[in-house]
Amino acid sequence: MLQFNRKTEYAFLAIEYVARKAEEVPGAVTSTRELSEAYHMPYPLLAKIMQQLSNHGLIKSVQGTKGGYILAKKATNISVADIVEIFDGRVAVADCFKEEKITCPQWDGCHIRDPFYELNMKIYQMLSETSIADLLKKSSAPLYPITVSQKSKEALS
Amino acid sequence: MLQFNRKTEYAFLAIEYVARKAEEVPGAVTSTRELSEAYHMPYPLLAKIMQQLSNHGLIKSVQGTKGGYILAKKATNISVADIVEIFDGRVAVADCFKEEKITCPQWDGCHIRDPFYELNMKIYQMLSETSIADLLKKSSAPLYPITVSQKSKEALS
DNA sequence: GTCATGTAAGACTTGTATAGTCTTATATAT
DNA sequence: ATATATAAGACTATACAAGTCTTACATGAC
Repeated sequence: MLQFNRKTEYAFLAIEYVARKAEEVPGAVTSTRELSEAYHMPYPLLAKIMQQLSNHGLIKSVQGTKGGYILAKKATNISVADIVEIFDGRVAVADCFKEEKITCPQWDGCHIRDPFYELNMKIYQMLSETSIADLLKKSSAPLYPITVSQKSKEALS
Repeated sequence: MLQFNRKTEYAFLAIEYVARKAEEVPGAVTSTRELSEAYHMPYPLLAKIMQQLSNHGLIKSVQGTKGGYILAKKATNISVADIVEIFDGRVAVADCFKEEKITCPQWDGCHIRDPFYELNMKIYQMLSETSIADLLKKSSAPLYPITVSQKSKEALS
Protein backbone atom coordinates (compact mmCIF):
# COMPACT_ATOMS: atom_id res chain seq x y z
CA MET A 1 0.00 0.00 0.00
CA LEU A 2 1.26 3.43 -0.94
CA GLN A 3 -0.16 4.71 2.31
CA PHE A 4 1.02 6.24 5.56
CA ASN A 5 0.49 3.94 8.52
CA ARG A 6 -1.87 5.01 11.23
CA LYS A 7 0.80 6.00 13.73
CA THR A 8 2.18 8.41 11.17
CA GLU A 9 -1.29 9.84 10.54
CA TYR A 10 -1.87 10.26 14.26
CA ALA A 11 1.50 11.99 14.53
CA PHE A 12 0.60 14.40 11.72
CA LEU A 13 -2.65 15.31 13.44
CA ALA A 14 -0.99 15.59 16.83
CA ILE A 15 1.92 17.78 15.86
CA GLU A 16 -0.26 20.03 13.73
CA TYR A 17 -2.59 20.45 16.70
CA VAL A 18 0.27 21.28 19.05
CA ALA A 19 1.61 23.83 16.58
CA ARG A 20 -1.79 25.40 15.92
CA LYS A 21 -2.66 25.68 19.59
CA ALA A 22 0.66 27.34 20.40
CA GLU A 23 0.08 29.74 17.53
CA GLU A 24 -3.38 30.72 18.77
CA VAL A 25 -2.43 30.81 22.43
CA PRO A 26 1.29 31.52 22.77
CA GLY A 27 2.93 29.31 25.35
CA ALA A 28 0.03 26.87 25.40
CA VAL A 29 0.75 23.24 26.20
CA THR A 30 -1.15 20.30 24.67
CA SER A 31 -1.80 17.20 26.75
CA THR A 32 -2.10 13.73 25.26
CA ARG A 33 -5.54 13.42 26.84
CA GLU A 34 -6.80 16.56 25.09
CA LEU A 35 -5.45 15.34 21.77
CA SER A 36 -6.90 11.87 22.07
CA GLU A 37 -10.32 13.32 22.78
CA ALA A 38 -10.20 15.93 20.03
CA TYR A 39 -9.46 13.35 17.36
CA HIS A 40 -10.80 10.13 18.88
CA MET A 41 -7.40 8.53 18.96
CA PRO A 42 -6.75 5.68 21.47
CA TYR A 43 -4.99 7.32 24.40
CA PRO A 44 -2.27 4.73 25.19
CA LEU A 45 -1.23 4.48 21.55
CA LEU A 46 -1.13 8.23 21.13
CA ALA A 47 0.91 8.53 24.33
CA LYS A 48 3.60 6.32 22.84
CA ILE A 49 3.55 8.30 19.63
CA MET A 50 4.07 11.55 21.57
CA GLN A 51 7.00 9.97 23.39
CA GLN A 52 8.61 8.97 20.12
CA LEU A 53 8.14 12.44 18.68
CA SER A 54 9.71 13.78 21.86
CA ASN A 55 12.63 11.35 21.77
CA HIS A 56 13.36 12.39 18.21
CA GLY A 57 13.47 16.02 19.24
CA LEU A 58 10.41 17.28 17.37
CA ILE A 59 8.42 18.14 20.51
CA LYS A 60 9.30 18.73 24.17
CA SER A 61 7.43 17.37 27.18
CA VAL A 62 6.29 19.54 30.07
CA GLN A 63 5.77 17.28 33.05
CA GLY A 64 3.38 17.40 35.97
CA THR A 65 -0.21 18.58 36.31
CA LYS A 66 -1.20 20.92 33.47
CA GLY A 67 1.71 19.37 31.59
CA GLY A 68 1.77 18.26 28.00
CA TYR A 69 3.81 18.91 24.90
CA ILE A 70 5.10 21.89 22.96
CA LEU A 71 7.08 22.09 19.76
CA ALA A 72 10.81 21.63 20.28
CA LYS A 73 11.67 23.70 17.23
CA LYS A 74 9.98 26.11 14.86
CA ALA A 75 7.13 24.73 12.78
CA THR A 76 8.99 25.77 9.64
CA ASN A 77 11.86 23.49 10.65
CA ILE A 78 9.81 20.33 11.09
CA SER A 79 9.10 18.55 7.84
CA VAL A 80 6.53 15.92 7.02
CA ALA A 81 9.43 13.68 6.01
CA ASP A 82 10.89 13.95 9.53
CA ILE A 83 7.70 12.51 10.96
CA VAL A 84 7.32 9.82 8.33
CA GLU A 85 10.84 8.60 8.97
CA ILE A 86 10.15 8.08 12.66
CA PHE A 87 7.22 5.74 12.12
CA ASP A 88 7.78 4.41 8.61
CA GLY A 89 11.52 4.42 8.32
CA ARG A 90 13.24 5.89 5.31
CA VAL A 91 10.92 7.05 2.56
CA ALA A 92 11.12 4.26 0.00
CA VAL A 93 8.57 2.92 -2.47
CA ALA A 94 10.57 -0.33 -2.57
CA ASP A 95 12.85 -2.17 -0.17
CA CYS A 96 15.90 -1.72 -2.38
CA PHE A 97 15.83 2.05 -1.76
CA LYS A 98 15.89 1.47 1.98
CA GLU A 99 18.51 -1.12 2.71
CA GLU A 100 22.25 -0.78 2.71
CA LYS A 101 22.97 -4.39 1.82
CA ILE A 102 21.26 -5.80 -1.23
CA THR A 103 18.84 -8.60 -0.42
CA CYS A 104 16.46 -8.26 -3.36
CA PRO A 105 16.29 -11.47 -5.42
CA GLN A 106 15.39 -9.37 -8.43
CA TRP A 107 18.31 -6.95 -8.10
CA ASP A 108 20.38 -8.52 -10.87
CA GLY A 109 18.79 -7.82 -14.19
CA CYS A 110 16.26 -5.44 -12.68
CA HIS A 111 15.35 -2.98 -15.40
CA ILE A 112 12.96 -0.84 -13.43
CA ARG A 113 15.11 0.28 -10.53
CA ASP A 114 16.33 3.52 -12.06
CA PRO A 115 12.97 4.99 -13.07
CA PHE A 116 11.44 4.07 -9.73
CA TYR A 117 14.40 5.51 -7.86
CA GLU A 118 13.72 8.76 -9.66
CA LEU A 119 10.08 8.61 -8.61
CA ASN A 120 11.09 7.81 -5.06
CA MET A 121 13.33 10.83 -4.80
CA LYS A 122 10.61 13.12 -6.14
CA ILE A 123 8.23 11.88 -3.46
CA TYR A 124 10.88 12.28 -0.80
CA GLN A 125 11.58 15.81 -1.97
CA MET A 126 7.91 16.72 -1.72
CA LEU A 127 7.69 15.34 1.81
CA SER A 128 10.84 17.04 3.02
CA GLU A 129 9.85 20.36 1.46
CA THR A 130 6.53 20.40 3.29
CA SER A 131 6.80 21.72 6.85
CA ILE A 132 4.30 21.75 9.68
CA ALA A 133 4.01 25.49 9.09
CA ASP A 134 2.89 24.71 5.53
CA LEU A 135 0.22 22.39 6.87
CA LEU A 136 -1.10 25.20 9.06
CA LYS A 137 -1.18 27.60 6.12
CA LYS A 138 -2.86 25.26 3.70
CA SER A 139 -5.44 24.02 6.14
CA SER A 140 -6.70 27.53 6.85
CA ALA A 141 -9.43 27.45 4.23
CA PRO A 142 -12.49 25.75 5.77
CA LEU A 143 -13.63 23.93 2.63
CA TYR A 144 -15.55 21.30 4.58
CA PRO A 145 -18.17 21.50 7.31
CA ILE A 146 -16.07 21.31 10.44
CA THR A 147 -18.22 20.27 13.33
CA VAL A 148 -15.62 19.45 15.94
CA SER A 149 -13.60 22.62 15.50
CA GLN A 150 -15.92 24.29 17.97
CA LYS A 151 -15.03 21.63 20.48
CA SER A 152 -11.32 22.17 20.04
CA LYS A 153 -11.88 25.92 20.46
CA GLU A 154 -13.48 25.16 23.80
CA ALA A 155 -10.55 23.01 24.75
CA LEU A 156 -8.33 25.97 24.05
CA SER A 157 -10.21 28.27 26.38
CA MET B 1 4.41 2.07 4.73
CA LEU B 2 4.66 4.34 1.73
CA GLN B 3 5.62 1.33 -0.32
CA PHE B 4 4.33 -0.70 -3.23
CA ASN B 5 3.28 -4.19 -2.20
CA ARG B 6 5.14 -7.11 -3.66
CA LYS B 7 2.45 -8.11 -6.11
CA THR B 8 2.66 -4.65 -7.62
CA GLU B 9 6.44 -4.89 -7.84
CA TYR B 10 6.20 -8.29 -9.52
CA ALA B 11 3.67 -6.84 -11.94
CA PHE B 12 6.00 -3.96 -12.82
CA LEU B 13 8.84 -6.38 -13.52
CA ALA B 14 6.58 -8.72 -15.46
CA ILE B 15 4.95 -6.21 -17.72
CA GLU B 16 8.22 -4.41 -18.39
CA TYR B 17 9.75 -7.76 -19.36
CA VAL B 18 6.85 -8.61 -21.68
CA ALA B 19 7.14 -5.19 -23.31
CA ARG B 20 10.91 -5.35 -23.67
CA LYS B 21 10.89 -8.84 -25.13
CA ALA B 22 8.25 -7.90 -27.69
CA GLU B 23 10.32 -4.86 -28.61
CA GLU B 24 13.47 -6.92 -29.14
CA VAL B 25 11.73 -9.80 -30.88
CA PRO B 26 8.51 -8.57 -32.50
CA GLY B 27 5.62 -10.93 -31.89
CA ALA B 28 7.42 -12.71 -29.06
CA VAL B 29 5.31 -14.22 -26.29
CA THR B 30 6.41 -14.39 -22.64
CA SER B 31 5.41 -17.37 -20.52
CA THR B 32 4.86 -17.16 -16.79
CA ARG B 33 7.50 -19.86 -16.31
CA GLU B 34 10.13 -17.84 -18.15
CA LEU B 35 9.33 -14.75 -16.09
CA SER B 36 9.38 -16.54 -12.77
CA GLU B 37 12.80 -17.96 -13.55
CA ALA B 38 14.24 -14.72 -14.87
CA TYR B 39 13.37 -12.83 -11.70
CA HIS B 40 13.11 -15.59 -9.09
CA MET B 41 9.45 -14.93 -8.49
CA PRO B 42 7.27 -17.75 -7.08
CA TYR B 43 5.52 -19.27 -10.06
CA PRO B 44 1.98 -19.77 -8.68
CA LEU B 45 1.84 -16.25 -7.31
CA LEU B 46 3.13 -14.75 -10.51
CA ALA B 47 0.60 -16.80 -12.48
CA LYS B 48 -2.21 -15.15 -10.55
CA ILE B 49 -0.71 -11.74 -11.09
CA MET B 50 -0.55 -12.34 -14.83
CA GLN B 51 -4.20 -13.39 -14.81
CA GLN B 52 -5.18 -10.21 -13.05
CA LEU B 53 -3.22 -8.08 -15.48
CA SER B 54 -4.97 -9.97 -18.25
CA ASN B 55 -8.43 -9.58 -16.73
CA HIS B 56 -7.87 -5.86 -16.49
CA GLY B 57 -6.95 -5.67 -20.16
CA LEU B 58 -3.29 -4.71 -19.84
CA ILE B 59 -1.98 -7.94 -21.33
CA LYS B 60 -3.47 -10.72 -23.47
CA SER B 61 -2.99 -14.44 -22.99
CA VAL B 62 -1.94 -16.77 -25.78
CA GLN B 63 -3.01 -20.25 -24.81
CA GLY B 64 -1.54 -23.67 -25.47
CA THR B 65 2.01 -24.90 -25.87
CA LYS B 66 4.44 -22.07 -26.56
CA GLY B 67 1.78 -19.81 -25.18
CA GLY B 68 2.22 -16.92 -22.81
CA TYR B 69 1.38 -13.26 -22.67
CA ILE B 70 1.72 -10.21 -24.87
CA LEU B 71 0.79 -6.59 -24.27
CA ALA B 72 -2.89 -5.88 -24.94
CA LYS B 73 -2.18 -2.26 -25.82
CA LYS B 74 0.76 -0.07 -26.67
CA ALA B 75 3.39 0.38 -23.96
CA THR B 76 2.83 4.12 -24.12
CA ASN B 77 -0.79 3.58 -23.14
CA ILE B 78 -0.14 1.55 -20.00
CA SER B 79 0.69 3.69 -17.01
CA VAL B 80 2.31 2.74 -13.76
CA ALA B 81 -0.84 4.00 -12.04
CA ASP B 82 -2.94 1.47 -13.99
CA ILE B 83 -0.89 -1.35 -12.50
CA VAL B 84 -0.82 0.08 -9.00
CA GLU B 85 -4.59 0.39 -8.98
CA ILE B 86 -5.07 -3.30 -9.78
CA PHE B 87 -3.09 -4.52 -6.77
CA ASP B 88 -3.18 -1.60 -4.38
CA GLY B 89 -6.50 -0.02 -5.15
CA ARG B 90 -6.82 3.67 -5.76
CA VAL B 91 -3.65 5.66 -5.17
CA ALA B 92 -4.19 7.19 -1.74
CA VAL B 93 -1.75 8.10 1.01
CA ALA B 94 -4.67 7.94 3.46
CA ASP B 95 -7.95 6.05 3.60
CA CYS B 96 -10.05 9.20 3.30
CA PHE B 97 -8.80 9.74 -0.27
CA LYS B 98 -9.94 6.25 -1.20
CA GLU B 99 -13.41 5.75 0.16
CA GLU B 100 -16.69 7.13 -1.04
CA LYS B 101 -18.39 7.12 2.33
CA ILE B 102 -16.58 8.81 5.17
CA THR B 103 -15.58 6.43 7.92
CA CYS B 104 -12.63 8.34 9.34
CA PRO B 105 -13.12 9.17 13.05
CA GLN B 106 -10.83 12.18 12.53
CA TRP B 107 -12.72 13.60 9.53
CA ASP B 108 -14.50 16.29 11.47
CA GLY B 109 -12.04 18.92 12.55
CA CYS B 110 -9.25 17.39 10.47
CA HIS B 111 -6.93 20.23 9.55
CA ILE B 112 -4.45 18.28 7.48
CA ARG B 113 -6.70 16.77 4.85
CA ASP B 114 -6.30 19.52 2.26
CA PRO B 115 -2.51 19.68 2.17
CA PHE B 116 -2.23 15.91 2.06
CA TYR B 117 -4.84 15.68 -0.65
CA GLU B 118 -2.67 18.00 -2.68
CA LEU B 119 0.34 15.78 -2.05
CA ASN B 120 -1.72 12.73 -2.95
CA MET B 121 -2.74 14.16 -6.29
CA LYS B 122 0.84 15.05 -7.16
CA ILE B 123 1.92 11.49 -6.52
CA TYR B 124 -0.99 10.14 -8.54
CA GLN B 125 -0.11 12.48 -11.38
CA MET B 126 3.47 11.23 -11.42
CA LEU B 127 2.34 7.62 -11.50
CA SER B 128 -0.21 8.13 -14.22
CA GLU B 129 2.20 10.15 -16.35
CA THR B 130 4.78 7.36 -16.30
CA SER B 131 4.13 4.68 -18.91
CA ILE B 132 5.70 1.29 -19.43
CA ALA B 133 7.39 2.80 -22.48
CA ASP B 134 9.01 5.34 -20.16
CA LEU B 135 10.30 2.54 -17.97
CA LEU B 136 11.93 0.93 -21.00
CA LYS B 137 13.55 4.22 -21.99
CA LYS B 138 14.86 5.10 -18.57
CA SER B 139 16.15 1.65 -17.80
CA SER B 140 18.29 1.57 -20.92
CA ALA B 141 21.46 2.80 -19.23
CA PRO B 142 23.19 -0.23 -17.68
CA LEU B 143 24.44 1.52 -14.56
CA TYR B 144 24.68 -1.70 -12.59
CA PRO B 145 26.33 -5.06 -13.28
CA ILE B 146 23.54 -7.06 -14.84
CA THR B 147 24.27 -10.74 -14.51
CA VAL B 148 20.93 -12.25 -15.43
CA SER B 149 20.45 -10.28 -18.62
CA GLN B 150 22.51 -12.90 -20.46
CA LYS B 151 20.08 -15.53 -19.27
CA SER B 152 17.09 -13.62 -20.54
CA LYS B 153 18.86 -13.17 -23.87
CA GLU B 154 19.17 -16.95 -24.06
CA ALA B 155 15.51 -17.30 -23.25
CA LEU B 156 14.80 -15.06 -26.20
CA SER B 157 16.75 -17.20 -28.67
C1' DG C 1 -5.99 -38.75 -30.64
C1' DT C 2 -3.16 -38.11 -26.85
C1' DC C 3 0.10 -35.82 -24.29
C1' DA C 4 2.87 -32.14 -22.66
C1' DT C 5 2.69 -27.50 -21.76
C1' DG C 6 0.48 -23.64 -21.05
C1' DT C 7 -3.28 -20.47 -18.81
C1' DA C 8 -7.52 -19.93 -15.34
C1' DA C 9 -9.34 -19.68 -10.89
C1' DG C 10 -10.59 -20.45 -6.28
C1' DA C 11 -9.70 -22.09 -1.61
C1' DC C 12 -6.52 -22.52 1.82
C1' DT C 13 -2.42 -21.73 4.92
C1' DT C 14 1.21 -19.19 6.82
C1' DG C 15 3.95 -15.41 8.23
C1' DT C 16 4.57 -10.90 9.70
C1' DA C 17 3.84 -6.22 10.78
C1' DT C 18 0.55 -3.09 12.62
C1' DA C 19 -2.44 -1.60 16.01
C1' DG C 20 -3.71 -1.52 20.30
C1' DT C 21 -3.52 -3.02 25.42
C1' DC C 22 -1.57 -3.70 29.95
C1' DT C 23 1.49 -2.73 33.58
C1' DT C 24 4.57 -0.15 36.16
C1' DA C 25 7.45 3.81 37.07
C1' DT C 26 8.33 8.71 37.57
C1' DA C 27 7.67 13.78 37.75
C1' DT C 28 5.22 17.93 39.49
C1' DA C 29 1.40 21.41 40.31
C1' DT C 30 -2.02 22.04 43.62
C1' DA D 1 -0.37 13.83 50.02
C1' DT D 2 -2.66 13.25 45.83
C1' DA D 3 -4.32 13.76 41.39
C1' DT D 4 -2.71 14.33 36.96
C1' DA D 5 0.58 14.19 33.78
C1' DT D 6 4.51 11.92 31.01
C1' DA D 7 7.79 7.57 30.25
C1' DA D 8 8.64 3.09 28.74
C1' DG D 9 8.60 -1.65 27.93
C1' DA D 10 6.29 -6.02 27.33
C1' DC D 11 2.52 -8.30 25.61
C1' DT D 12 -1.52 -9.69 22.54
C1' DA D 13 -4.76 -9.74 18.93
C1' DT D 14 -5.84 -9.04 14.40
C1' DA D 15 -5.68 -8.01 9.70
C1' DC D 16 -3.45 -8.36 5.57
C1' DA D 17 -0.01 -9.75 2.51
C1' DA D 18 2.32 -13.55 0.60
C1' DG D 19 2.55 -17.76 -0.91
C1' DT D 20 0.71 -22.70 -1.61
C1' DC D 21 -2.38 -26.26 -3.16
C1' DT D 22 -5.75 -28.19 -6.02
C1' DT D 23 -8.44 -28.67 -9.93
C1' DA D 24 -10.04 -27.35 -14.43
C1' DC D 25 -9.51 -26.10 -19.16
C1' DA D 26 -7.24 -24.85 -23.78
C1' DT D 27 -4.16 -25.87 -27.59
C1' DG D 28 0.07 -26.86 -30.18
C1' DA D 29 3.23 -30.70 -31.04
C1' DC D 30 3.79 -35.30 -32.23
